[in-house]
Amino acid sequence: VIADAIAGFKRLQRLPVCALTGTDEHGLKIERAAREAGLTPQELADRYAAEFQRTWEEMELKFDAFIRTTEPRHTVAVTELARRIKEKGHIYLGEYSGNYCVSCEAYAPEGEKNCPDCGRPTEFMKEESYFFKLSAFQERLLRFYESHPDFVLPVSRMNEIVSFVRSGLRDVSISRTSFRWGIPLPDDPEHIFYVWFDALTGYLSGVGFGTDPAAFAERWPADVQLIGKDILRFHAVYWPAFLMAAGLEPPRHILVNGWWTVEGEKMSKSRGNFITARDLLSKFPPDYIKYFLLREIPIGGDGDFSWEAFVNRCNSDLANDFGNLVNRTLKMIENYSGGVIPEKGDDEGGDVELIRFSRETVELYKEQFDRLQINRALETVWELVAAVNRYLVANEPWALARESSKRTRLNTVLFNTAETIRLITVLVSPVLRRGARAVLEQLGIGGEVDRLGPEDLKWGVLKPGTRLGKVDVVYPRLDLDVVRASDSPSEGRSSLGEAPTGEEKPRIAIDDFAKIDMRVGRVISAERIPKSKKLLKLMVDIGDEVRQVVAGIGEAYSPESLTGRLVVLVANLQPVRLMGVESNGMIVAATVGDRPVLATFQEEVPPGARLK
RNA sequence: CGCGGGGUGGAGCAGUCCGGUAGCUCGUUGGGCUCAUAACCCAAAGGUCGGAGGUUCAAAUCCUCCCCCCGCAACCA
Repeated sequence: VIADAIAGFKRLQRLPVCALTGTDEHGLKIERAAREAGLTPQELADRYAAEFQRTWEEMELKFDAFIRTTEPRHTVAVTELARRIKEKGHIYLGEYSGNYCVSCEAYAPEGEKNCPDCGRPTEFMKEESYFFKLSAFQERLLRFYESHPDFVLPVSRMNEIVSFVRSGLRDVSISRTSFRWGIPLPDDPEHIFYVWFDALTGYLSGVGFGTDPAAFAERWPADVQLIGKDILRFHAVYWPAFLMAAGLEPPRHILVNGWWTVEGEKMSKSRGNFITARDLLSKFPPDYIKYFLLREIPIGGDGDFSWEAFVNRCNSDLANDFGNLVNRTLKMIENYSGGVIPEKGDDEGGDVELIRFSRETVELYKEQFDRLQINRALETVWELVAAVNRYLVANEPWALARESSKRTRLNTVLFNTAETIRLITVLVSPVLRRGARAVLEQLGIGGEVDRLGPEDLKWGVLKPGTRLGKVDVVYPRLDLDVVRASDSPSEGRSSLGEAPTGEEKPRIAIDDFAKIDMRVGRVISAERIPKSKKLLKLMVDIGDEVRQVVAGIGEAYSPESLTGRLVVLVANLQPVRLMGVESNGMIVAATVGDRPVLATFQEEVPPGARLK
């Protein structure tokens, strides 16, 4: 949405624009998801790509280029980029080692003893891998940052990156042999390019690198690449280093955006509170959604989506201020001027003031948009909207209409109002495509938003005598109660959170189950482990002995509520130290949302009894 | 002492670097207008600026200590 708004703003000024987006379709996750869905990876990727494209279309986002990493031209680009880097001697064959989860076939992040996906213990593994000599680029990167202090925006993110690079860089692995779904290295096809190397190159392949040198020369380097804060390091460190190594220019800016929360909470599957673009599109026209997203938070920060805030913002700004202004004005032109834009007379003080303010608004808007302060730019436009509403009240055209001697004055006021509305509409057209189209049509000047240009950003373009189109409400008000009633971000899911639709585990033999020693235990004592958020140290009586176990249930249960309680304990797990405390077993609990709920018995059971 | 962000009228925020009438949007209340989408315009009410101490003629702003909230990280055997 941000990229589209920026692109639209540049197009409005008739500047050359190439807005590129795409999908990253290689890697283990797709390979696995496809297998589970009974599809080939390509089929699955096709589905995703179609889904994304449809969403953009419905959102009325206009991209000039779209790259899928499974396209042949992308393979060409990746291969070529790697060739150039290798030619300069920045790639070497080494050994990658780390904690590997066999069942997921993936390495856990450094320091993780357990797989972040399935929670199973990982094994230390080594494999051959090609490495990129990132360590050799530390100084060059730091010099680059110094000479381009606004490379990463906002600056706080730039600082974060500088201090990260200062603390030292290690070479990064760029190939894997543990999966096949990807682009093989040309010189050693056993190796597949690791997803980051592959995906980042999409910025190049999408504009013709290796396939269309003329287009590439024209379009690279990118002026701005938009990312979320979770992938900052790849874009601000690895990416410019890859490019430098290949003798290419880094992008001019990396614009880092924050995350959205919903009603103050993180969006997550387990909370069942995530809202997709499609959820919103099924309820609201794209203008409302885009306006809220762009107006509500400054780029770079985190934002919170709440239905109340959404409805308030849209009603207040789109329906009440702007939409209603358009409607009241055009209705007056219909009633007092026969539905035709009138010829204006001489301007008075208030008129001159309005025109001056309009021009200032255009300048300020451009300035703020250029600084990527889109929320500010919109705010600026709405100050003009308010000024026009005030202008109407000050001049009371409805009163002028009652006296035939005030005819000329009335025409002047109506013209000035209509013209300022036209200007406002042009200003918001990069964001509010649908509304802009509607307003321009109602003004009788055609709704071709894509044809707008810099000449439309001047005051005084509207031609007297223009016949209005059909006047209708542009932005209907939303009703919070209705929205709430149909609000179902978690529609189809239990209010307790998503049921474990998750991965089916493979069938096992009874013997496998018999390996697990589960017993009834009674909690004798429970206390919090210092400095930990959810760990409790429990002493559990399991009949013949008292076990010390550590359980991650401290957020859902207080220590006091646990003493005396019957629990189910897995007694033959390997001991482990958690936050320095030894644990000799595991308390069995269901996971509901992200809360544990302890398993227990309705009838009295003696501690030590075995479960099977 | 893990890293970071934050606590300002009912809600969400700005102001804090560079001390000096506490501002914005929404909401509330009263009024105006009647062209308009219960919309628009005007006005008012409403704040111990998390707490305590200190510096200063003067502190939301500077210093010290404390409390609380939210992310991330470490842990959910």
